[in-house]
Parts: sequence; C-alpha cells; structure tokens
Amino acid sequence: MGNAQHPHAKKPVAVPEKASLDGLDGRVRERWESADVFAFKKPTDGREVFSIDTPPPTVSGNLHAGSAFGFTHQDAIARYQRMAGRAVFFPIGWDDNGLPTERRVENYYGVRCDPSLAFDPGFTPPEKPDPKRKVAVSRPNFIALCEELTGEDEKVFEELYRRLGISVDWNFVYTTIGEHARRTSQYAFLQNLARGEAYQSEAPTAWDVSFQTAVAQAEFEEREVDGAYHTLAFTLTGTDEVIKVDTTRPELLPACVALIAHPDDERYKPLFGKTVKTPVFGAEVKICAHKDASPEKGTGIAMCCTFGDSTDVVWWRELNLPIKAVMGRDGRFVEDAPEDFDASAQTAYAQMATKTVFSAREALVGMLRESGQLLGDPRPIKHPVKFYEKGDRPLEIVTSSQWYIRNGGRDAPLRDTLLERGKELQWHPAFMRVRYEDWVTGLNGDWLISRQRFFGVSIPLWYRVDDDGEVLRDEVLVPNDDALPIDPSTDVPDGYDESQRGKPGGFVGDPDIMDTWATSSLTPQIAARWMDDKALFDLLFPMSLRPQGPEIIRTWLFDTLLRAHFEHGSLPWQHAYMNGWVLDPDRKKMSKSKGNVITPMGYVDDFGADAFRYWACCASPGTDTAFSVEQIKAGRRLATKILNASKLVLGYSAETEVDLDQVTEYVDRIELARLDAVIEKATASFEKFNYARALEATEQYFWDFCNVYLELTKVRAYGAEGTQPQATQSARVTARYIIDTVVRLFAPHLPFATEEVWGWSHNNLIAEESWPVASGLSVGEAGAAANTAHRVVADVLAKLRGEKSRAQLSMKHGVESLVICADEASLRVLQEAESDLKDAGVIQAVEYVPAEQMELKITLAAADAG
RNA sequence: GGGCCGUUGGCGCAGCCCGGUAGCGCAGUACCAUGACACGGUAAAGGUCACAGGUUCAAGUCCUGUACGGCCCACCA
Repeated sequence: MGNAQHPHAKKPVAVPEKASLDGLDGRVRERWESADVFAFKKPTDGREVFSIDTPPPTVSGNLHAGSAFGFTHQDAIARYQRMAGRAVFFPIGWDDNGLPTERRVENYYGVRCDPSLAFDPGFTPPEKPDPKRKVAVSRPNFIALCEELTGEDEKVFEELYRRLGISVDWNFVYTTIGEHARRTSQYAFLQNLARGEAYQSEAPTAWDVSFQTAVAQAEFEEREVDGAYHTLAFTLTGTDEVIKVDTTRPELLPACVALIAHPDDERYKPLFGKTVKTPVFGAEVKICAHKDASPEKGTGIAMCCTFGDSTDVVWWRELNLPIKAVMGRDGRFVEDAPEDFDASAQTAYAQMATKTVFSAREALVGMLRESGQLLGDPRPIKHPVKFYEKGDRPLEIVTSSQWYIRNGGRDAPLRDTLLERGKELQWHPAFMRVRYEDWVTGLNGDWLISRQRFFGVSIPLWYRVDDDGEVLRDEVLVPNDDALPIDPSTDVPDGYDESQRGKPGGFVGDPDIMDTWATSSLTPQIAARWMDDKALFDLLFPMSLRPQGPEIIRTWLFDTLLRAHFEHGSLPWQHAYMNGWVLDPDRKKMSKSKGNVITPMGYVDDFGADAFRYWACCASPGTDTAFSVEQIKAGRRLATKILNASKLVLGYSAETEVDLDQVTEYVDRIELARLDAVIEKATASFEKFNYARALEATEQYFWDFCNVYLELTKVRAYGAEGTQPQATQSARVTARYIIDTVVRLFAPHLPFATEEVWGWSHNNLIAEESWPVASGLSVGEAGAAANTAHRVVADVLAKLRGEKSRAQLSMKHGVESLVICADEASLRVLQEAESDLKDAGVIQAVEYVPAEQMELKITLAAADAG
C-alpha cells in the first residue's frame, strides 16, 4: 500500500539547486488555477460529499486578520477532506448587502436613495460627489451603484483570498445582493408567509433614530453610558401625599401612563389601584402592581412610559395601559402633546415638542425645578443602555408596522424544538452550544425582519389601496414565483398597471427591505443552488460543516438553523465549527475604535502565505489567539525546512520507485513505525476538525525526523564507502517514503511549500493527492516499542553531541571510543543502530556494558586529530 | 444578576475527555561552518502547572470553592 496509492504520479526527481520560498507562492498558485483543482465535481464513484457553508465576508473595508484567520482554518479542513477522498464543496460568497455598503455608496457617488422615485435607466452619478447635496436616485439605480462599487471590492478581495491559498471553488461565487440571492431570499420569505411563519404586526419596536429603521434583538448591543437618577414628585390624587419616583429618563414624563411597583412591596401595597398626578403635566395615572418591578431599584416604584424600554412595553401590554406616544422616528419629540393634556400641560409640552432627547430633558428638568417637583439634584450613574450595534444613539421604542418571522421568542414549543435542533448539531468546540442555548432561551420576541433601508432585498409584496386612498396593509398582493426577484417600488402586481401605483383602487409597494440576515440565513440554499439545481442541492444539503465566528451564533447560525427548520425540516448542517478571536499582541480584542486592527496581507507579502497560515493553524478551534509575528516567522522557518529536508532526501537518488520491501535496517523500521502513529494522530485530529492538533503532531515528528533520523542515516544514505548497498537503499527508501508522507500531512496547513516539494518528484498536484494512511510495515515494532527504541538511540546521540558541545568542538569532531552502559534491551537497540551512530557521531569504536542505568563514557579524539 | 472559556518557565501555547517521572515554539545563554538548510545545527539553563480545600497509593489532569482576565446572555426605573 502506501506509495501504491499514487504510482501513476511519480516522475524522475528534479530538485532545484537552491531551495527558496522566493516566488514560490505565485508559481504554485498558477498551477492550481490553471488546473482549476478546487472546482467541485459531482462524485461519480460514490465518494462522500463534504459541503461547507462558507461565511460570506463583508467586502467593505480591508481584509481583517480575523477573517483571514477563520478562512485559513476552514481551508485546512477543506484541503484535508479533499485529500481524504471526499468531494469537497467549498463555495464562496460576498456579503455586500446591507448598511455598511449603503453608507459607502452614498459617500462615494454622492447619492442618496429615495424609494419613491422611478428607475432611471440613463442615470449616471454626479462627476464630483457633493457630500452636502446628495442626488436622490431610485432604489434600482441605487442598487446598481452598490453592485458597481462592491464589484470592484470583490475583485480585490478575491485576489487576497487566492494569495492566502484559500481553496474555495471560484466557479461558485455568489453575492448576497446578486440576482440569485435576491430570488432565493424572496422566495423563502414568501414560503414563510404562505406557511404562516412570517407575519406583520403593528407594535412597539426598537428603533434607531439615526438610520430611522427598526432593529432586531440580535442587533442590539449594550453600552455603559453616563446617566443620572432624577427623583420626581408625583402627587397622590386628592391628597398632598408625595410619591417619589426615580428615573433616568425624566423627559419621558409626558408619556407616563402608570406607576409600577412590585406586588409584594409593603410600601406601595396600599396604593395599588389609586391614581397620582404627574408632575408638571398633571396627568392622572394609575399605580399598578407588576412582578417585573424591582423594589431595590431607585425608590422601588417606576414610571411606565410609552416607551422608555422593553419593560415598559411588557407593562403596557400586560396591564392594558393606554399609549401616549411622544417620541418621533427622527429621535425628536413629536409636535402634538398627548390628547388628554389640559391647557397648561399643553403649554408645558410645547417647550419640549420637536426637540431632541437631550434638549427636551433640559427643558423638562427646568420646568420640574421651577415647580419644585424635582427633589434634590440629579445623581450621576453609569448604566447599560441598548444601542443598535452599528448606531451611535440609544435605541428608542416606537410603534410601527413591521414584518416578523416566528423564532420561538413567543412560542414555547417552537423554542423547545429549536433547542433540540441545537443539541442535534455537533458543535466544535462543544461548549459553544451553550451560547446558542442562552440566546434561544433569552429570546423575547419574534424576529423582526423588515428594515426601513434601501440596499437590501426588497420585501416582495404590494398592498391594495382602497377607493378612499387608504393603504390596506392586510390586503397583501404577492408576486408569482417565476417573477422573482421583484422590486415592488418599480414592479407591478398582477392585474394592475403602473398608473395605479399609490392611487385609490390601486396598490402600493412595500417600501422596506429585509434584514441582511434574512438573506444570509439562506447561504446553504443560495450556495447549493436550491432554486436552480434541485439535484445538486439534494446532493449537498444538509451541508457537512458551518464554520464561523462565535459572535454571530445569535444571528447567522441561529437564523440559518431556523430557516432550514421551517423550509426543510432538518438541520442545515451536521457540524458547526467556531473559530476564536484574533487578539492584538497585547491580548486585547481588535477594534476599529482602539485602532489596533491588524491587516494580514503585509505579513503575507513579507513571510509568505504558508507562514501566515502556520500562525493561524497553531490556534486551537474556538481559542482566542494573540497575533504574533514571531509565530509567523516560525512558520516561514518550517516552510523553508520542509524545502531543504526534501531537497536532501530527494537528492539521494533520482529513482522514482519507493518499495517498502527494501527497508531492511532496524533504525529505518523504527522510524516508519513512529510515522504511522503520527499519521493516525493527524488523521484522527482532522476528523474532529482539529487542524491544530494535526499540525502539532506532524511538526513535532518532522523536526525530530530532521534532527535525529536524517542525521543518523545521512552517511548511509549517501552510499559512503564501506556501506552495504542494501543498507543504503533501505535508508533512501525510508527517507523518501517519509518525506512523501510528511509533506502530505503538512499540505492542508502549508499548501504552498508542500505543493512545490511534491512537484519535484510527482506529476500531479498534492492538492489532489490522497491523504496518507499508515504503512503498517513497521516489521513487528509496535508504536510504543518503536518510540522507546527511538528514544534510546536519540538519547545516546544527544549525549554525544552534548559532550562535544561542552568541549566547544564541532559535531564532526571524532570520538576515539564510546563505552555504553545500559540495560540489555537498550543495548540490543543500540547494537542494531551501531553503524548509524558511528557515522553520525564519527566514532571509531563502541563497547557495550550491561548496567542498571544508562551511562556513556566518551573519549574524544585529540583536538589536532579531529 | 445568570452562564461559558481561560489562568502551565520572560512571551505565545499544548497536555486535562481516559490521573502515574512537566512538553513545544519564540526570546535569552554557550558553542559549532559537517557534502539540505546560518531563514541552520548542538547543548545547557529556565516552571512547587492562579489560590484554598477534597477524592486517591498517586492530581497540571477528577470534584468543590475563591481570585483575576476575557466573552456571551439578562427589564435602560
């Protein structure tokens, strides 16, 4: 077996004069690309399919070290799987859909999207973008510009991924804004709608006032911000009794609809059911009991305003409170005061109307001080406030009509089913599942998927307009499947024509787009061509592996799992692999705001792709890793060493055949037995997606092989005078076999150097080679015994070297005599290795003495005789 | 507030699942041009495995707790 796996590929050895990494990356890459080796081929021989649901990188901006890091891990896994004989489907997509692209396009071209405009086929962007006066364009025009700009970025990114040696199939490139992804996304949404998994609802939702869009729970981010407790004096109706209420958001006082305390709170028990008058506005509100009020916070009684936070929403809903909306979608207080305000309350409110949160608060605090209803001074605190992760102003809660997909957030049986799915999925590392479970368990509402933005996949719906011109949100007009993708702002529903848009008796298009995750959650369906190639999809789905970062478990992973559950009634993949974080060299998380973001390509230029990949592959799955130039340099040294050791071994002889029957020498057999153990360990590690353990095992073996085995057998392998031809052949065959094997073991991690070396003696590509299997030809030496024997020999060699080192002599300095005292088993091993030891140590005579403990008596040759 | 992960020589990490003499790489020390490699080689030095208990003949490894670091989740009064 062994070499018999690839007999056809051998060619006469051709080793270069000087082995160097210079120019190697480009040369190797050229060979892969011209052969299109990473193209997915449908298996015709019954081999297994291994399909990878690759994360589509966001194209805006530079390639981040974290992205290169994660992709290297995936690539090592993909390359292993390919070598292990599986038909690997490793597609690539670009995530160009979404807000980051939108903002860049606005600035780059000087345009802004106005979805009410009609498509202008002749539109060209302004020659000189004017940031102050952006030209309004229709959504189709805007999307065309987004596609144009991202198309440029994608070319740059493709080049970077190719240079890193990421072995994706470039024939399967998709973009999340491309026609195919839009079609898939809209179709999947319509399926959800048809099955009742998608629905619309008018409800209070988190709202980003800068971007003026609704935001989903998965996009929240908590930030510690400065705030202050204000103690407000409410008055119990019909009495002078003052009730103190602490709040950090006094400006929401006009929206106050109740005071809430805990039902068991003795202080407030007698007050439940009574009413109070709010300060300044004098509005009469109830005092209610609810378990979510916490007696410890502030004065133990809270204002419920519509709406300050999600607790307010819960109270409002569960206690059937009225609504007093004061917050506008632009983050300013609305013009009109709540309806029930009397004249003086109206006057007071007028001082806040149209103001921002900050100014309105100032105005109200002024009024409270004047009326004496602000007790004491505000007490500054730091507290967590929810933000949209891409936003810079706190989220507000406003009522609007939005589309949702059910996700178990308000449906316990569905939630339990999704938790079960999480258990079915095999997580690597396993502890990452807990994050999924935390998220699913903590969901407090369905998935809000509509966004009031432009560059994304349109919600593929229209609504009927009645004869009075009112939009009937409940009368949804759905496109035909074969019309997808559609843009309802320019396309027209069946039975209508464009002239009826927005007219009584006509229709309007839904102006919104879907959450970017509503499309990204379909990457398995998009990449595997669910819509277009059913046979291919059935072959690839459920996919084998989803590799990704842990920070998007709550979005990408969860959403993908949810969509697959609804659509296919299955998991989208068997395995999920989470990579760790790349930290800066001081072990701090990289972030743009800290300015410590590292871009990797400079290092790839300086040290080669293999060197960078080595660093990435040293990090265990799921483990955070500090960026380390030292480690990259170590990778470069390893790559160089592989070239040089291979050059030595392949230089012994130009023979093409490697016949393990010719391995006759004990030292050689030991080495082969040890190699078998390494192959087994590397294989087992890779089968568990642990490229790092595989690399470690191979690397450790390889350095030892260079330092001990190659040094021991060099003289014999050269065929020096007095060496038996058979012994020479044994060494050559062994070394050659080991190099051919080790190079393949390294190929997933260091594809460039190993491809180069492979090419010195093979016609095919190592990327298409088979993964090594154990030779089993270690001739009766079990792995452990071989290791013991190896250690005995290596130990003697090390002691000899130590003696010379201490004497400050060259390793080539002669040894007149060597007396070895050791136990009988060790002596037997050493006698077998005697001629190699004599060659490696330049020893004239060896004597063996049985003893309890190993001890050497070394007599170095006289200095001048060296 | 709940949870997860980590804490091993100066630095970066492995070992822990399945307990049995503490390992790797880098840096640092001394030395070495020998026909693959100075982007090299050799050797020596360096750790009571965060802390406190427990289980055991035996604990870096298993159990309990504590501290510190990082992350995830949680209703912003």
